[in-house]
Amino acid sequence: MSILEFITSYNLKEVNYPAKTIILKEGSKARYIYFLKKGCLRMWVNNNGMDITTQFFFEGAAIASLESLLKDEASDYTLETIEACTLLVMSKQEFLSLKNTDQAFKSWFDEMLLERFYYYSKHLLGYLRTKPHQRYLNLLQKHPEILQRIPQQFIASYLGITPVSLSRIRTRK
Amino acid sequence: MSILEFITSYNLKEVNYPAKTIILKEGSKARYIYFLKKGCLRMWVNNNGMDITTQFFFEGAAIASLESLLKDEASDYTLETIEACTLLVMSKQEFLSLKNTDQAFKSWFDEMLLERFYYYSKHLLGYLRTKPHQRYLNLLQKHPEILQRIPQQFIASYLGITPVSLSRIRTRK
DNA sequence: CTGTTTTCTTAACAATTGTTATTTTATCCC
DNA sequence: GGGATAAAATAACAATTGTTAAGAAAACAG
Repeated sequence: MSILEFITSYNLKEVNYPAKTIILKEGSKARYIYFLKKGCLRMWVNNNGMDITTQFFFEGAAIASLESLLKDEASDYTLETIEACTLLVMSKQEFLSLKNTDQAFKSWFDEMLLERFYYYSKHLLGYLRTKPHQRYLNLLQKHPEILQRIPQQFIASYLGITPVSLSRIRTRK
Repeated sequence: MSILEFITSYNLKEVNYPAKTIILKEGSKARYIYFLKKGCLRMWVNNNGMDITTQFFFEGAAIASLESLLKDEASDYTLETIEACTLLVMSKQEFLSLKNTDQAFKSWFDEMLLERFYYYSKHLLGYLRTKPHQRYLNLLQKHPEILQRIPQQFIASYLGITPVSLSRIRTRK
């Protein structure tokens, strides 16, 4: 069962945001966890005025700054829509309460955390193992949908390079 | 309470390994989780014959290829002692059983997984945010003990560069 | 549809890292 | 301690990426 079907039973409020809407700003604390029905978002950090995208989210994803939500710390990350999005919203209180009382929800969350852990671990490995050019080719092979759907500047920082360098790599391919 | 005190109550077997002992080999499945009493280890992956160190473990750490332990998959990583080590050994069965039945152990594990998640997330951010030279300076500032205790070749791959480049960076500092 | 703004491409040059090989230094083992 | 082995430093050159700037293409708004 997908998280979207699963989460239906919790009767969450649905919201719509246009493209380029910031739903969580770096430096503030997470008050919600979101479930993405339609659209896509990115998570990014500021780095000397330039932003660096660390993750993309597509339909079916659970979206939150987990550190901020779980540790009640200011988020290192900003969450921003790329396309217009339809989201289901769950408050932090409800989230924490469900995590403590609802066994099914707790299991879902543990699994989700583990999956994110794998994701980060693999993503990190990609940086250590391969050079930018190869990382681009790997992304092209494994997630061509990302390259189709996401503006190049975001992909560049996600790959750890500048937009100029990505453009060069693409022609060199 | 540290994990080492906590784990005492489980009466685990203690083992000693000399330096450069492989306790889990890439491609095989994890059968144990270890708790490090003394010494240090590294986790690494093979990359075209060169190894890349992804993590260091010091006294008090829980050591396992979590993906392999939890998903019963072949490990992507090798675990190898750097110094001579004293370890407490817990079998996979015991680990899984405790995780299901022992609330204190389950809580400890959830917390540990979360900490590792943060660790990976921060480590990845370091790659995206900074260049090799700066990563070296950051490591020097935040974890000077690593630079004192760990051979340079391992630190180089941990920083995502070659030993030659690290040597250059160090003199340039 | 058209003008504006943003994104992407291209180019030239600088800076950094990778590669290979050699030398120096440190470590290990008998 | 001394010879063997491994690790680190150094040097020269190649390859890649970063930086800056300018122009082309695409997206957006009225």
